[in-house]
Amino acid sequence: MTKKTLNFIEQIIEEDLKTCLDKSQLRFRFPPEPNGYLHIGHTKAIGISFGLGSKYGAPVNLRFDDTNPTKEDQAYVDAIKKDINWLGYHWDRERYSSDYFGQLYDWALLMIINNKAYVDSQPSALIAKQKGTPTQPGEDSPYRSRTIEENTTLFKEMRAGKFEAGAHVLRAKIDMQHPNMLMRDPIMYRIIHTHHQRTGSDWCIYPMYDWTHGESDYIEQISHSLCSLEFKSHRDLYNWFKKAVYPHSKQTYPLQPKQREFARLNLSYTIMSKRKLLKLVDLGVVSGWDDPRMPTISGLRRRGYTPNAIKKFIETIGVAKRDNIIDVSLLEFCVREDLNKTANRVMAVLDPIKLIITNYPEGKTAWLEAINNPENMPSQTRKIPFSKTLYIERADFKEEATKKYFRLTLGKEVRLKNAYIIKAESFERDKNGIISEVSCTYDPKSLSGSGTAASLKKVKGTLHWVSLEHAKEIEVRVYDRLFSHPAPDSQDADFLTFINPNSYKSVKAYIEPNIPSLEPYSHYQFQRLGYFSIDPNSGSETLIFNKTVGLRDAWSKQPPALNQQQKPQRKPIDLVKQLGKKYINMPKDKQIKTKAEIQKLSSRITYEELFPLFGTASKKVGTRIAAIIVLKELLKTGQARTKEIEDFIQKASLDSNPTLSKEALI
RNA sequence: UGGCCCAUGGUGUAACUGGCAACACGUCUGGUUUUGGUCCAGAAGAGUCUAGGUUCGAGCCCUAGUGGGCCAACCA
Repeated sequence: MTKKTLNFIEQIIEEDLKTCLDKSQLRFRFPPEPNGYLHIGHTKAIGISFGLGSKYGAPVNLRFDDTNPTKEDQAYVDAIKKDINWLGYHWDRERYSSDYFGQLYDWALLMIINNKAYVDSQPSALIAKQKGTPTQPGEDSPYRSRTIEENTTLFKEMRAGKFEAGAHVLRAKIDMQHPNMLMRDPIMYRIIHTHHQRTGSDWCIYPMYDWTHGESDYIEQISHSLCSLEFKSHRDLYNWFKKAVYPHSKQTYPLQPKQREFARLNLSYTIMSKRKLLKLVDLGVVSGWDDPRMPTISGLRRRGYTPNAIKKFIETIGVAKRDNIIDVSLLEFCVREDLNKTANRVMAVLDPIKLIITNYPEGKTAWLEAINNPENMPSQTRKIPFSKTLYIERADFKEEATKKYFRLTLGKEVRLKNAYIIKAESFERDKNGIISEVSCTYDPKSLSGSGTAASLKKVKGTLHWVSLEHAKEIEVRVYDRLFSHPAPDSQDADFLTFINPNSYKSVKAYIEPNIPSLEPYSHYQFQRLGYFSIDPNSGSETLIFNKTVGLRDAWSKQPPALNQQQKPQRKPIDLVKQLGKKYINMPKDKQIKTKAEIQKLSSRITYEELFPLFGTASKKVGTRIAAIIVLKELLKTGQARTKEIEDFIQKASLDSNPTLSKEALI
């Protein structure tokens, strides 16, 4: 096993293991709210908790945080379970926050008795107003001083269904002046008269997230409760509730869970917010939650992504507390890496033109051998039919072209993959002037693998093809990124304005007739084109393929990666520092050039900018040399003050570094 | 009365209790190749947000600043 450094969460766990925790006490949890589909962002959280579970041999619970019946649905529960299973993770216990409604209620009663909670009967707008703002303290509710008896009675009546929604809430009694707004008497229960998918009509008061989540962790004896950064400020509350309940239940639940937070995943060119994703579905921008352009697990699955690729991706991006936007190219790299090893190669033509081999016998069909996957058991082969008339890719023929074009041009030779070397002789255009067919001749002795001298001949290009008569017609769905903006999620502007209008295209294509598997989700590499997988909605009549991702392509460049093209303009002063650093180690002749460069930059630098670079401030020799050079220039233009300069130069000339002192003296 | 979190190549993450800033993606060369793929070899690209301090030595510790993020649902 290679030595890998621990991320900050693993470090915390190791520390706990050393000081206060036995390995057998380790337990994690993944707590989705069943109000939508899982997306690639959740995969990070899943990967962290389940990854930790397998690393330490600790159980991981799947807990549905179902405390808001107005937004949740059993269908989401099912979809979430399906997705986690598909990813290949196994949870220990399947739990629901609603399993704990009874316990939570008892504890809440206890809180009231201990004068740590009270019933507030104000409308929500008033309560919100009294909360103050981040910069202004809140004020106490007039109901804050209700007696314990009154609170107990009221809360019991709330639970019994005596009140309309909104009439009362139960609040924790903490501190309305607290700098952390979450601590300003947070609401613990509200009244909701809605059928709950699991508890039915047993309850009409429902606990809020903060009250529920920590105590659910506590009941399940989760050792480390991992969530994303935006819950950081909830940690105070999490701990407050835990402390309030602990004295009453430490016999049953000895271990106090620990909440820690990590930065959530953001992907360039995609949105992650469930709300926005739902909007795409509702507006019909996409065909559904499992549209192959969606960043949902189900979308990715349908697109042809594999669990291994997604896991590898999650492993690669790491875990930290810094806001991040990960380039989609990394995700794409991970699928290619996986599929390259696992997907069978096959030939398909997406934009066909006819290729007629004039010297090939009419009506003859030859069955040629082709390797299924050169990366994995290359001995496995299949037969593909070859005949006089083929389809090749439109982009693979040009009447004439530059020498950087390796494909078919008039009079030039290329190889047909797994078949013969051909030479283009002529072509025809249709009435619109578009090339409709190409005629060529073939060298009968050049068959792939035949071992003849002609077959070993090197040609620059190799084309994929299908036999027109034998090929099967298929539908291929080609996808591009859904958004044209690198960070559509972070924009205040309506994210819908960044939708890429060309993110989906369906084409009629042709594929070799006997492909190894017709099962939905079968993965293929269409040679020279990319990876494709069979859509689950394929009928037996017409096969539908989804393009997962293209091959890495040095010929027709992809759009540049995030920010690569817009390298920010370096500030002249920083540039000078950098040049200075290089300057010391340069050969003399180069120094002259660099010095000139620095001198030139000095016109864009002010004395004030430069000032911090000398004196004792900068201990870096290169920086100081650069500073001297600029200084001398500024002296010429009268921008610098002489006294300080003399000071500095004198100091510099005394420096033990010869290059520096010399520069100062010149 | 504001509180808390974060800052290292284009991107993401490392750098053990301070000791030559590394790895992956991306980019660029070259080689192999019957996929302009894969594979192999190599290169460019950061002196660690800024300024001080401590130290023989700071990305790491301290102070101040700057920049970014989170927090004012009876959502989670």
